[in-house]
Amino acid sequence: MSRFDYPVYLQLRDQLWSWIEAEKLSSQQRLPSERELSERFHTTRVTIRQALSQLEAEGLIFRSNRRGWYITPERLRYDPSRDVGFNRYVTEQGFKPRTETLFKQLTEVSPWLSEASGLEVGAPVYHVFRRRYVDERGLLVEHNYINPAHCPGLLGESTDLSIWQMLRDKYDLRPEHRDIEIYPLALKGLEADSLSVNPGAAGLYIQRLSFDQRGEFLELDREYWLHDALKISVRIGDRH
Amino acid sequence: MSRFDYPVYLQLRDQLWSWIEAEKLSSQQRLPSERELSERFHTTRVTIRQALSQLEAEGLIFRSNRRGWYITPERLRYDPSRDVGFNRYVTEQGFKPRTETLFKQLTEVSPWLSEASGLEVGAPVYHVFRRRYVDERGLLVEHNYINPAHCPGLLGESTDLSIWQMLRDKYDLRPEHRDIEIYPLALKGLEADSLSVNPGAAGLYIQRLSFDQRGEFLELDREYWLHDALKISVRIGDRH
DNA sequence: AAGTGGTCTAGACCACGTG
DNA sequence: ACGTGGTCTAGACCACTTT
Repeated sequence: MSRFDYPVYLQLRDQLWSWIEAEKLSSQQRLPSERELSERFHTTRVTIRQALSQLEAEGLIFRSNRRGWYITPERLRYDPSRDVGFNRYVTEQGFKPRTETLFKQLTEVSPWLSEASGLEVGAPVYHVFRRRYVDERGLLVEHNYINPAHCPGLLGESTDLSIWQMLRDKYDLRPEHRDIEIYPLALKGLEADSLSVNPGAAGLYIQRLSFDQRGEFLELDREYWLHDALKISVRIGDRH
Repeated sequence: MSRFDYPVYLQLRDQLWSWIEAEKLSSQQRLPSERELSERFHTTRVTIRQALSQLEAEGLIFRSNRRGWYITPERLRYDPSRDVGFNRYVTEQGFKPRTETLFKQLTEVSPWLSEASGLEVGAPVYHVFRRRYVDERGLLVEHNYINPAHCPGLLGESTDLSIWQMLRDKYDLRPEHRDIEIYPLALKGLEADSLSVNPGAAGLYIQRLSFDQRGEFLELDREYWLHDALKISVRIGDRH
């Protein structure tokens, strides 16, 4: 219960944050270099980094690649149960969205995708890999696996906007029910690289498995978010 | 794209995990000491700790206090939209649940609680603080704030089981709709201490704000989970 | 009492991003 | 080319847990 030893790195955390507030550093602004900070606070780089990591874990600052430390913007509110597209709800909250398609291809159903979707292994499936930005900070990457049976020619369309909207407007496809999975994980490999974070950076995984009006597999969505980027907000019940 | 430098700590991560699999270490088993590992793998404690932290971030191992590193058990599946109590769904998945009430008291509605619940600041409210275990590992702590208007004498009851079940069976109260919030955060202070983790340990925050059949505030639930402890799983739609 | 993990120092070299 | 963050070494002391 007692906290006799309040370690240096936690004291530094407090000093750092006070300093940041005093300086009125705002969203996406860069902190001084680690060497400069370690001098200013009379300690080692290792210890300053521990303090910075603490603030990072709390979601107050973030780092980008080898570029430095920055102030974390406000979390984006997100309701994975709604059909509203990314661009729309980001705009609604007063931010600027952007989507980048990193690749899209027609590929074959893998064993794990088969198990989730019910499609046969080796059957054709669209695979789209995209990165989404809010105010020019990349917040998530997402893999979309789409059943081509119901939306031939999808890859010919632009995928820089809402795939949902396209499925609804062009193909009259709407999800009837969905299985959603959410859990924290460490970002690694392709996902970590694409988001310019170190392997091991904390992330949040959101998977949405959607079936259409006839109960057939429509789409599987696998999203990898930065841990400090979003706040999931859902209302349950209240269906009139 | 290229990965010319595959850092030592990531190589160690791989070696460590291979070693763990070869040794067939199972859930909740302890790893050798850091000094022993750093000798075995011909490196420093600092670097071994970096490798261990990587595995921790990935949810493969966890640490407890100053006691050592352990193999992480399988994630618990959890559906925050259902009314099923903790004890029941833990048992359903073949684990052993336990709940410990750390304190319970009648207190006054604070400003932030007032904003969430609609109760007036200073009005009476029950506050229960509990810790929940699965297979004797503490996975979460939870604050319950309950409207005493509808369930007088609640604090006299045992709170080591499901509060939901009690509200339903003894007071005929069931949630009509709920606002749920979920986001990753760092565990700190009381929550970190109660779960025997360091300040800054990755966690998942789940908040459930429930209103009863008449639309009145019933209960606010604030849960702090270990990041590696759960997998949220929800089905949306499909209501027949 | 012994051993553990938690913290901290004072250096160093490297790969990478930015000018 | 320079400065940055990322990584790594070889120590040390302390608080705490366990024996």
